[in-house]
Amino acid sequence: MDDSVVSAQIRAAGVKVTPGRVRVLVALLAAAQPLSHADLEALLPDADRVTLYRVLDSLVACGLALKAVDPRGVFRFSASSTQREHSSHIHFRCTYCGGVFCLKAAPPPPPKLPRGFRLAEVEYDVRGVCASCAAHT
Amino acid sequence: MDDSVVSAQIRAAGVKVTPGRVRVLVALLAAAQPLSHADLEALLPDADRVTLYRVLDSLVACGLALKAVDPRGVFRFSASSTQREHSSHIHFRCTYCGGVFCLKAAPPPPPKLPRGFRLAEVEYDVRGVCASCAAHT
DNA sequence: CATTAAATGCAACAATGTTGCATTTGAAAA
DNA sequence: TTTTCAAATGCAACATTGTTGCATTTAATG
Repeated sequence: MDDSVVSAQIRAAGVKVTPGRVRVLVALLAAAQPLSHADLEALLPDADRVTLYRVLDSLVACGLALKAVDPRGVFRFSASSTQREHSSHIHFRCTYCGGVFCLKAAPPPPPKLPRGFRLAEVEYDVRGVCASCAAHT
Repeated sequence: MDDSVVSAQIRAAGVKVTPGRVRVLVALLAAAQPLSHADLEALLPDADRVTLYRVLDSLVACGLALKAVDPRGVFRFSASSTQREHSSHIHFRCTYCGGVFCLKAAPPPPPKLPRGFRLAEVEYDVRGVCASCAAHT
């Protein structure tokens, strides 16, 4: 995704266009899965830690990004426009290298819930060892 | 729940019966909602912080407690009935109260993996708002 | 260009969770 | 009952994740 397009999206969202916001949103748009603060720090080594938290919060506040907790209790961020692409995947997480792989198979249909329960999201995570890590051990 | 009953449950789970485990499990059984580490520290002021983490982990490891992440990214623990087997259930996690509910439905079969990938475990988590939290809001 | 509210960078702090290690203890064996 | 030892504990230190205060810089507007 082009920087100028991303800048326009940020401007359209009603907040200032800053280099930090552009770089973070570009990274989120390019990411295959939601990124943690630590992921983004690694991708953008020059960014200030606190500014990064604030940039992420501002993107969430203006609707350009989504914030969720992962099973480890860490916040992960995704660009709003890419969220839908990954809601219909199964993710395979390699417990050795930490990599996340999108499997082709469609996730199973959501189960029936007891009366009064409201469904928000379904997560189907498969864990194990990926092919390259399996080959190394 | 009586201490001696709780002690028996702990013994039956195959781990040592210690005062810490008994007190923590009694607290979890008496709690209306899943408790965070901070909640338990407040309930058991004499307990050592690190020991409390380890007691909770051991109860989870032997199946007596369930561990979930609340919307703030904090782990919450709840007592799980010793009769119930948790490996073949779908879990519903309430994003409001942090509660974990076991659904009756059987989990879906594991998907096909790319060549070389090794499957370790499958997690099928459904998130949303439980009936009592939905009623309150 | 001048103005100003918003954004940034830095330091310090707070909350949550983990690791290493010496000591104590539950419970099984003698 | 006493002995024994792996498991559990208590303590200190550390790690990770996220927040707050404040002085400085900057994006957008007139």
